[in-house]
Amino acid sequence: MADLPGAPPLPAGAVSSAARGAKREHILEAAIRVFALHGYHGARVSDIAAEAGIAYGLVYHYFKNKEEILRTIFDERWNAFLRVVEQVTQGPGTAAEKLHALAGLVLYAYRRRPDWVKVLVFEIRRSSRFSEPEQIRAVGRLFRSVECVLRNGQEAGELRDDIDPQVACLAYVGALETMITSQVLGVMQLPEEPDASDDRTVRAVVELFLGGLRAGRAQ
Amino acid sequence: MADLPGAPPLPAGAVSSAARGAKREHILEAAIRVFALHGYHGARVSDIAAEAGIAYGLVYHYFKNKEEILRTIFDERWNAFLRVVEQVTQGPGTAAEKLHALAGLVLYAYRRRPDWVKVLVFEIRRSSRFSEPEQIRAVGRLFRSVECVLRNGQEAGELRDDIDPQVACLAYVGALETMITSQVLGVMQLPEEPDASDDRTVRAVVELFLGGLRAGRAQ
Amino acid sequence: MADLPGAPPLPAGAVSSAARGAKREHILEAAIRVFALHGYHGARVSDIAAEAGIAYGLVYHYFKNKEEILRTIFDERWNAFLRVVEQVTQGPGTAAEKLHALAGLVLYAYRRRPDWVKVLVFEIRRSSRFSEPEQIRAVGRLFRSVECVLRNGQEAGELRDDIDPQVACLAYVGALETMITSQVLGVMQLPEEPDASDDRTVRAVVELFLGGLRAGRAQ
Amino acid sequence: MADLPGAPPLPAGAVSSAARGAKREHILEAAIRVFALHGYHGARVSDIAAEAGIAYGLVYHYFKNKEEILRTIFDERWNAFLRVVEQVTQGPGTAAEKLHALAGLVLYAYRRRPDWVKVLVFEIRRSSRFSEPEQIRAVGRLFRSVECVLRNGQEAGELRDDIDPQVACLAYVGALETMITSQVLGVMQLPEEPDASDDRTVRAVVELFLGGLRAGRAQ
DNA sequence: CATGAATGAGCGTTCATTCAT
DNA sequence: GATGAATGAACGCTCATTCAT
Repeated sequence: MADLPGAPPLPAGAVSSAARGAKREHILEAAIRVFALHGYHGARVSDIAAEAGIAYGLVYHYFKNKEEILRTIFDERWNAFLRVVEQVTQGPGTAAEKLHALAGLVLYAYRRRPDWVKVLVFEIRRSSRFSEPEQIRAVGRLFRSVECVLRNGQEAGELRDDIDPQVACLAYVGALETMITSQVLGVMQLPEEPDASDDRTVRAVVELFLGGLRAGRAQ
Repeated sequence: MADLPGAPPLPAGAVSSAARGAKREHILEAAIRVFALHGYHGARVSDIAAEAGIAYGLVYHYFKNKEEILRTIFDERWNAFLRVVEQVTQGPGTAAEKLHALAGLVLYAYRRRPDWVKVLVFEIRRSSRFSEPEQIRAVGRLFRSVECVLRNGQEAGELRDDIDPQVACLAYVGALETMITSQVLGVMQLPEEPDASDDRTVRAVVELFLGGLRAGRAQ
Repeated sequence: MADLPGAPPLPAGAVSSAARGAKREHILEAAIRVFALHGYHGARVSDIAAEAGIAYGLVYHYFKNKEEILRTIFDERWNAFLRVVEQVTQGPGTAAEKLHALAGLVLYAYRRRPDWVKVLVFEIRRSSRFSEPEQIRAVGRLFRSVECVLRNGQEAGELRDDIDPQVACLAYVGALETMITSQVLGVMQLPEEPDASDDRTVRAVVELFLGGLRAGRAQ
Repeated sequence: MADLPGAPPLPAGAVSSAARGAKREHILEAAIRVFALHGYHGARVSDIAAEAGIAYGLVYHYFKNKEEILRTIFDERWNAFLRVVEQVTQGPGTAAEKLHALAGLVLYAYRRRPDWVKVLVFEIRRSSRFSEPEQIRAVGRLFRSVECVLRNGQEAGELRDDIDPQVACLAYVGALETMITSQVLGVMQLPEEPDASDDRTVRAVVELFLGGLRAGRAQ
């Protein structure tokens, strides 16, 4: 996710020994592709190794076991994603602008890196291992970020304050996640958007959440 | 799901030979509990049998294999759920009332049968077999139902018609699903509601979607 | 094999209680068909019951277990066959006539009751349980019968006496068995014979064994 | 079967990577012993592994499954046997000499490698998979070889031409197979022969088939 | 670093057999 | 007698993980 817009460079030291780090990264990317294709349980360590073009024993030089691969993907990718999110939510701008940016971030990420998103959303958030407190907390950080945007918007008088920001942030994140999910599964086809900056879906979601569905208003 | 509000009775013949049907149902309920606890992959057939209090060989008298158990749960429970949903969406009432009823249905179902909901939301949608067209279509039916409510509301002039009903229905369903998910995972604690008829969360979600978040409106 | 030519009636008492005996026989015949089709190991008790049109639990009222079914088939059918064989070998006639009759018996039996022959030749003689002394002895009786024919022919000056009758009887029985086997497997197609009394194959085999292959003789 | 008389060396490359090939061969030989002892169905994969002195999981590194082990034994051993057979049948010599050599080959093979012969004759020809066309054809090759010897003998005027060579070849092969079978099962005890080159049984069989049993001839 | 042979716990599934009705 | 639900031992196979080279 380093190449997502606005992603800060990884902190020095996260990658020690250029070569080792490169190979490790190579395995992770192979694992993401395989997890996205077959799911965590359906992916064999040998599949990952084959996808990475290495002997499967070598995987164990870089990762303790299969689960650590998944956890590493989550840690690195999710945290990178969170950093971008927090850059947006803690930056300048109105709540509306931030909600817009968030929606763009999420939908754009899926367009750019569908495998990453599939793994983060399907394999990790829905995996049984996800119940681990550390991962719960990591996801909580996303909700907290969005909640914070909403709460600040309320305090600034920009957003109405009679709606529980917790409920609203869950709704917003859930809405975005389902946009992605429906694309992944092909349940519903949203219009293809060649360019995220001109993303009608993003604008529709934001306007939906800001303006509401009720008719008879200044739109 | 026969006991969810408004669930129509199962058609006669759905259960052949009362005793056999009862035992089959017994195994399904045990499977739901085990799947909810350990996940589909983490559940052993012997766990299901133990939970049902029978020899595990007997499971194979009632189901071809482990996967058929999951598929049966999906078929029966999801379709029962859909029937209730469609009763609501195709019945009388304004779009607002129907959205309210839908939210109540979803959140109430989780409160009443958390295991069922966990399995339907987590285990089936996650399972690799979920990609099968039949199951995709079954989920699509839910979206179609909600979309229909929105479209009718727009045509009746009740809802604004400048928001794509497809996007809105994805958002609505996703919002509700995430309410549940966050409860399941404990990511965020919504207030405990002792009684679904007085469900502040339901009202918050509906008002969020109808009225929007933007301030400075007649609320 | 009661209906093979010359088969003596079963001794009274072999079938007790007409009804019970009939059902038992019915199961045996079903078992023969199933064993012939799928082999002993590939045949399930439930297959046999289904073929017989009864509940599979009932099989155990008539037979101790699956193996006893096979053993019973062997005992009854093989002994019936042996009785016919011994009728021939111990009856009047030259050795040549008896060899001819034996060949006809074997090849005709396969034409009439291929399933019986398949089971006797493939499933029993080749089953690992066949090593049991009792069954070895039963098969030995066949060899002994043929050996006796040959030995008597030698003593009568009808057959040359410089060939070990043991070797010759093995060769003769083996030749006949392979005729059958090649038919069953379709390895080699012998000409279809509509009528056993005019069986060129039988005559060829007999002439082969009596006259030998060497050329330059009065034929 | 490489060590049977006249067996040609395996083509280079048949064994890739000396070590891997050796271990594979080691498993095959263990499997032959176990199959010969318990039969294919009675042999557990773990028995084979134990006999080979390896972990049973390793069996699956070398063979797809249990059946592939049997098929491999058949493919390799039977084809090696056929090569020797065809060397004899297509080489120089009279038909009588070739029939003699064939009998020696078969009976000697059993003396040398009883387990191989047991598996080839009992486990493979008996197995349900044996019906597969490929295996039928492989067995057909043996018959064809013998048939060819007989036909050539007839054309050369060495053998009488009024006996169908197909019938005669079935009889000859069947006779030899039954010699073996009776030895395996102990139905009949042929005299122990310390040395195949002086094999009275071989000479008896050949003289039986060439000279016939009828008395009163120049012998 | 790199390889892939080796290990063995674990699980799904089959099916002969028993037994309550 | 007749049924088929119930039992559970047995076994094939997978695959994460280790380790010698």
